[in-house]
Amino acid sequence: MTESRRGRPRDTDIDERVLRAATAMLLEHGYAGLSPNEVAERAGVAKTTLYRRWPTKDHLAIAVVARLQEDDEITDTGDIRRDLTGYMVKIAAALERMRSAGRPAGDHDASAGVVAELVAAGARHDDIGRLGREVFARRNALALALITRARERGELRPGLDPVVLLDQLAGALYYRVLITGAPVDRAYTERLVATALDGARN
Amino acid sequence: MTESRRGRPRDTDIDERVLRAATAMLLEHGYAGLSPNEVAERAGVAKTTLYRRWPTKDHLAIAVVARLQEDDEITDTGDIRRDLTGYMVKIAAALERMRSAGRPAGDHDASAGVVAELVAAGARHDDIGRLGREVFARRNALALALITRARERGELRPGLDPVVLLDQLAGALYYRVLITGAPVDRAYTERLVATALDGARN
Amino acid sequence: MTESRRGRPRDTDIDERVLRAATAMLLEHGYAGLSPNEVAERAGVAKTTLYRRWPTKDHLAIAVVARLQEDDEITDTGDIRRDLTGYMVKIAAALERMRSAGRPAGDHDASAGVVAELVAAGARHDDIGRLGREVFARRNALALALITRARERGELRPGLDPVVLLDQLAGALYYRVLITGAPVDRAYTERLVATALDGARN
Amino acid sequence: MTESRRGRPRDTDIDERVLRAATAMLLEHGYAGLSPNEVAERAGVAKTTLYRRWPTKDHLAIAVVARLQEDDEITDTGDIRRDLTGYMVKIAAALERMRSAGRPAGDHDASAGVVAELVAAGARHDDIGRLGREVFARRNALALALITRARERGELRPGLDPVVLLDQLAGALYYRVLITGAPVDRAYTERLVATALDGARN
DNA sequence: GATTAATCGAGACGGTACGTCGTGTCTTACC
DNA sequence: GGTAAGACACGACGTACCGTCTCGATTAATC
Repeated sequence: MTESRRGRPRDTDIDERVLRAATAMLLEHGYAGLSPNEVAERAGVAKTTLYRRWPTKDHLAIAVVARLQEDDEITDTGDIRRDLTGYMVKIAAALERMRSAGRPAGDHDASAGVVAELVAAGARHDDIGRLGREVFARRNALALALITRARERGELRPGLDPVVLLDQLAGALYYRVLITGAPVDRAYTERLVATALDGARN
Repeated sequence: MTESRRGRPRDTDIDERVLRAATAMLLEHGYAGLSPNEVAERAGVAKTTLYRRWPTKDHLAIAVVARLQEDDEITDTGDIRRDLTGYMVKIAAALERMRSAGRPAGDHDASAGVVAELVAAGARHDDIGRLGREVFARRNALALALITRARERGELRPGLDPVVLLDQLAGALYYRVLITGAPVDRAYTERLVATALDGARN
Repeated sequence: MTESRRGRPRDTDIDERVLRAATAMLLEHGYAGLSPNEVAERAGVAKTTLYRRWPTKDHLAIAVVARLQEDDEITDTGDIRRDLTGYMVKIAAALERMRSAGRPAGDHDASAGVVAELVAAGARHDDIGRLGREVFARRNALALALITRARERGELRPGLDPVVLLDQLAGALYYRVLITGAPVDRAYTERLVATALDGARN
Repeated sequence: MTESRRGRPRDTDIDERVLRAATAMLLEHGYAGLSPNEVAERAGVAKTTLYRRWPTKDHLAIAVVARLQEDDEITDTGDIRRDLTGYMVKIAAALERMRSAGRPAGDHDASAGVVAELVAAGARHDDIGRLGREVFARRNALALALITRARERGELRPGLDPVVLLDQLAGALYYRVLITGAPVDRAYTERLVATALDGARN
């Protein structure tokens, strides 16, 4: 099955070095400050090598953030409010991390460059868009299952559409970060979940 | 009060011509297809003149969409659900308009490039970010007032936070367009408002 | 004869102010540093006014240097060597003055920008070229007459072509300043005249 | 000795194509008509590539004329007058070639734009100035050696300064082309050399 | 062990959009 | 009609950035 490769095998260490350098640049200097040229130089790698793995700056950027979010998980304690709050807090934290990228410390009350650029990247390249949507779909599937289970055990009203609920919750966070620039701290997140669940309860 | 200007006054017709050309290019060919150079040429205007008013391609793009949304208004019929639905439909329509920008007809089930690029522009330039947030703040202020009035006349429960409600509604739309790529048609919009108001009723 | 002008007469003080400012800029920052825009501002004059008198930056520059050389005169003492030396020294001095324009002090061993730019200006605009050649022709006419008189009174050999002699002398100075960058100090000038006259004597 | 280069080597053919295109434009349309942009296009080369080799339009122009003069050589027949005349004729021819650049045919009795612009370029950029002076120094070294040899074998008087003689000859040509606009045809050149040697003979 | 195929390093090359710079003209109001 | 102020036109220039291509040198698998 695994086609036997010929020729020199890829140096697996390179991925690590490149992504580390790219992550640093992206978080420190924002999307515009992420230069494949410079990433290659800092990682001690040829541009050819870099582009063989990530055919585009956009792809590289996506790879960076994908790796950053790998560890996000969803827990199911049986208390829907608590579980959703936990999930939202993780999302909010991730957003906050990128919101301040490329900005002087403390200047994160503005809006979020990197996230927007990544979304734009998804629009520029079909594969990135697909990949991004898949990532979110996979992550959200867990949350949707969570909601569905809560509904089935009677915590939520029967007619509730889990997708709409999730849109409301996650959407509010993204909306604040991307559009209005309002904070998405823990207090807000809890109030948000509480409000949404008020009408969702059975 | 009206400071008497000296020197040749700005030709107000130029704004019109430039923005018209820019709007066409932005909606037809997307953000990458918006070229200040070509806009100037099509508008019959010197590049210098264009850059005097919009110092950056980003500024020009923002001016375009700002003008596109000028006419969006909010009506207050006394029926909060109807009014909010109307508002959301308008937002959804605007998003849909930009989502398909620069894409072959029918290919709008992908995600939204222009919107994301504009958000990114807001992150690249402080003044654009401020301006964008002001526009949204002004527009949302009307919606917030609407919600507040509905709450005062007893349509909504007393403890409801209008901001959170609005975040949930508008956020869901942006979230679907920008992140998940799900449709934001009328049916969804109505379901969204209904769901959100379920828990908000008195 | 003098056509009776109508309207507001030109402010003669303006010529003075503008040329003074232009001279300063030209000598301090070289030809590229002479900006009509800035000259107008420094002279407290509108650009319109400036361009009404000097239709081009080139014309303005020429006017500046023409004024600088107004006082160059030729003396006829009866000693052809002495007179020619005097003339050449004046030319050399003028060249040295412009050679150092726009350069840090002491850095005049390079070549001469302003002179070259003025020559180029003469090539760009026919009128400037004509005017320049006339100025040189007028000045040289005096020198040629000087040589002719010396030849007639037997100081120089009969077959000598005054034009060729003058070309050799003035040419050598310009050649050094413009092309080779060699110095044109008094010692060189004297040696030059002596050498040229060696073969010109009767 | 030959340092082993790494990376993709420069395409030597590009210099050829670019310089050929630039030469054509410079000689046909003068200095203002030499557009790096268009040169790149005509040579089928990216602007980046062009600017990597000639960082400025001035540098490109200098490279063009430097190549034009590469083939100028000096012959030593033992007859100093003949040799110097030959050299001067070559210089005059080169000057005449550039004098008519960018002007309608027959309109070359004006003055010389390109030469002046090149001199100006030498003043704008130190490296160009140095390079230009080196080129002239190298070429003149041969002529100076010629003169020295003639002096040593008794054709010229012992006290003659070769540099001064060369200044007189070459200077006269440049002076006429750049300043007075007088012709530098063969007849004049011969008369010039004859006159200068009159006083230089032993 | 020789060959082969793919990777890596280095840097030139292509393409193109962007914004700047500089001159000179034009349009106001004012004198 | 001259003057002040500043917008406007025109166009060249150079830069920045991304991504491709071309070398030579390496490395591992295969014959």
